[in-house]
Amino acid sequence: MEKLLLIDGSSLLHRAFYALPLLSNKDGVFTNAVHGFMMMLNRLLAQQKPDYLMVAFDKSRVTFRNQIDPDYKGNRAATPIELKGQFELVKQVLDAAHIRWYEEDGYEADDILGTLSRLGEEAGFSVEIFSGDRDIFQLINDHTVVFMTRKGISEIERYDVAAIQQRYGVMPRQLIEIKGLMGDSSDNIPGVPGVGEKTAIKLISQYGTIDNLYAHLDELKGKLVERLAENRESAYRSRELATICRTMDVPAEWQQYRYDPAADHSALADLYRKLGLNQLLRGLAEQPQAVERVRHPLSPFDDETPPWTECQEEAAAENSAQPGETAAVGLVEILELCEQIQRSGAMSLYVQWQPPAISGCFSEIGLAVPGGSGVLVAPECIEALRGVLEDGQITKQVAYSKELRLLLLAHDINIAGISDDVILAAYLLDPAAGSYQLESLALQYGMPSQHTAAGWAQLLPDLAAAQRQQLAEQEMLKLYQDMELPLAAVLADMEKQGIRVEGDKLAEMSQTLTKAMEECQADIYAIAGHEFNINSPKQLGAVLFDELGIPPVKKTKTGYSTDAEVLETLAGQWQIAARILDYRLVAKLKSTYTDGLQPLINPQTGKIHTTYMQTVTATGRLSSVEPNLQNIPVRHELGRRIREVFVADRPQELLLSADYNQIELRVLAHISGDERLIEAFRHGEDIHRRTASEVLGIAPEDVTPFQRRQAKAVNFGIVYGISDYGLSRDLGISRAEAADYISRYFQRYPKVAEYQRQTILTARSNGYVSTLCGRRRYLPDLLNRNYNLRSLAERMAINTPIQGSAADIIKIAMIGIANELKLNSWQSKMILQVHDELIFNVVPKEQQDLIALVKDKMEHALPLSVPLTVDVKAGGNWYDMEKVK
DNA sequence: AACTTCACG
DNA sequence: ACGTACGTGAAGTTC
Repeated sequence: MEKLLLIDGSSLLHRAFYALPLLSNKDGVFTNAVHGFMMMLNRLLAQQKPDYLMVAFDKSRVTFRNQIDPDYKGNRAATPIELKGQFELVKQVLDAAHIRWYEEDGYEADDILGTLSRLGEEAGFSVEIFSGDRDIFQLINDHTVVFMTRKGISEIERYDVAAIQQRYGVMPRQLIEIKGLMGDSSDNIPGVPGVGEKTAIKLISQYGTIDNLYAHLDELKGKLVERLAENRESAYRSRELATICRTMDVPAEWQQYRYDPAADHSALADLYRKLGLNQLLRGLAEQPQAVERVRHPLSPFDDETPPWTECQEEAAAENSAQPGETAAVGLVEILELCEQIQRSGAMSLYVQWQPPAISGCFSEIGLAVPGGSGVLVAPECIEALRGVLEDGQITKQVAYSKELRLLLLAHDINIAGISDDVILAAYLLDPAAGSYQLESLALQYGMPSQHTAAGWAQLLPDLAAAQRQQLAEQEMLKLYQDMELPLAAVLADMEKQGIRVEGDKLAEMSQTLTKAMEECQADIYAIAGHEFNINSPKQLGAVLFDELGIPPVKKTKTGYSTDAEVLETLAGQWQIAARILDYRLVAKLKSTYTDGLQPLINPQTGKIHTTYMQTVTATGRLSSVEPNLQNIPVRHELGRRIREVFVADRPQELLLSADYNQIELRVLAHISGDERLIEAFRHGEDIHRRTASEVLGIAPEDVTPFQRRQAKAVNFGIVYGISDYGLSRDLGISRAEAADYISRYFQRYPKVAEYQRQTILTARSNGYVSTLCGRRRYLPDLLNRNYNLRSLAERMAINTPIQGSAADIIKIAMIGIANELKLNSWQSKMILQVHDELIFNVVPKEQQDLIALVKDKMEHALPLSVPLTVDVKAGGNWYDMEKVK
């Protein structure tokens, strides 16, 4: 098949201009953008070897879109003069290189590409588009792919239908529907106010189009409906603005666009020489050019990993360009397959879904019987699999088990018997890796990458076996089978349960905060003498330190620091600093919480369903996203009020919170074995008071609140891998005083000092540290010659066993509690985890039993040399909680 | 995408 | 002579 390569000259020249330093040749002509553009183009040409080639440019600022909306791209800054000239230059270069380019009044480069790609598809070409602008993604289909610059211009990523689906959860052509809803501030496309990317994607993946969304508006609830209804016209107009025109009158004279790598380049060489583009000139001499690889957005490869061979690359491109090529099997085959699964007692499955998993939307499900080849089952046949999926005797090897469970729960299928989750296994084997994807795992274990759900399903047993081998060697099998795997199911159930949130109250709070914010704003502007963007640290720094002449306290990489610490030191003397602190507090609460949480209330359930991330932290903790329910304000009263909107599911019911008391210090006492620390906890003492008393050599009852506060900071510091500098900064004392405090601490708690020393030594020789349950974290930087990196690794070595063991403990407790709640069909539910705290929704009649259960499971999760104690509070909402029993 | 700031344990 | 507390996620600005 012949290949047509279309280039968005305007967007790529812009990209190149901003990515490269502004350099001019000896004549003072700016050439950086031309240089970058041609380097990128040459790289892609060498790689893709197109048969036809064409570069499109924007002609004028005014296009047909300005007739639809005069404001379209109205906020675009003027093109810098240094770049303007390079547009002419690059066209000359293209002419000299015998590369055709095209522009037309009233249209953007996108429209030319849209039209030519359509014509190319109709002519039977394989079309490739190279651009730096994501708007072009809407043109992707089975015949057309997009290459996009990444990280400035140093890398090129390939996007096909599958990549778009994976990234956005919709078909490429639906991206215009999404843009219609969310708008685009950089192009001045309004969209629907209050609808961001997340909401837009959710709505479009559910309803397909804006038309269909409006036809089903009655199915949605809350503020969203109002916003959509009020801005219907804007949504349609925005979609029109975002839609690339594919029906221009562009000549499809393919032979004129033919690309000939062997063409005469003497004119081009002359021009390069004249412009001083020596690198490009040298490139012309070196024929043929080296083939470089393209980075697939889903590919695990980074710069250090070996490149794909051309053969693999092409195979991947071939397959992913035609998703769904593997035909789904029919019902008869599924039933046969189920029989085979029953006989063998095992299966593997891989599902491709659209987030959030809780909504139950998936596009493909791949199945395999051990040793057999994978098959594709269509989503509508899922019911036929219920029997085998719910049969706990049939072991299942999967990836992303939490999401799989949620997905199936949405179809009322309760999956059981998951024996392996290759993602969880990969996390345990290297929790600091950052991300875990099947592609990278396959590569890591020397297995072929797959392009279909069926292919992955078939590969999973081999992958799981290899990982099990390693987990066994590293003594982490128990952690895997008895902790992370069961926990995934527990988390799925918690996410599905969700927590009820009063949206109206949240909206009310937003209004109050808006008023408070405006008051602060007015004061700040009055003092400053003019308006400016308080949210911009840069503008704020200019006002405070340049205009008002306030002495700067500290600097950041990019300018003056304006963080809370700085503002607090200034607040005594400068009223504006105090008011900015007020403003910051209120603005934070509004943007992140009262405004930010509202769109995350699920209209169907009226609850917020967070997503727990089980494979993110390097220590073994969980994290929580969309929203993060692990950082709801609590330390300051005003913020704490946000918790009022988190309520029990039904009237009469209560929220119950159970939190570990000083779990990290208790873990430290246990693993260090320090007798004095252990004794303190065994006697149930106030640990910070005790520390102050020990270090200062005074009686516990004589410790002042100030001394206790200092001791508390020291205790925290110990857990983090203290430094005198850090402590001095935190306490506002001199470094010498801090050093003295620390040395006294270590004299009174010698085994703690010994633990820190020994941990670093052992870690240095092992290469890793471990938690109480054997969870590992590799710390190669312990041997780094860079002092900073080495010191950081040493602090991680000290902190990780403590933080990680505490994480192990609460995970054990969660599994124990969840098992009991499920086994005896309790009506009360576990709904949240906040590192050392569990939140439950409790029905009144179960309250006493639940408290007993929770305390027991949490306090006895792991036997330590010190007691673990748990405090329990309960109330109608997350703010009004009182201690119970 | 990087940076700054700030919310939590 | 280094230059510094551990672990996260989200919002906003700037380039």
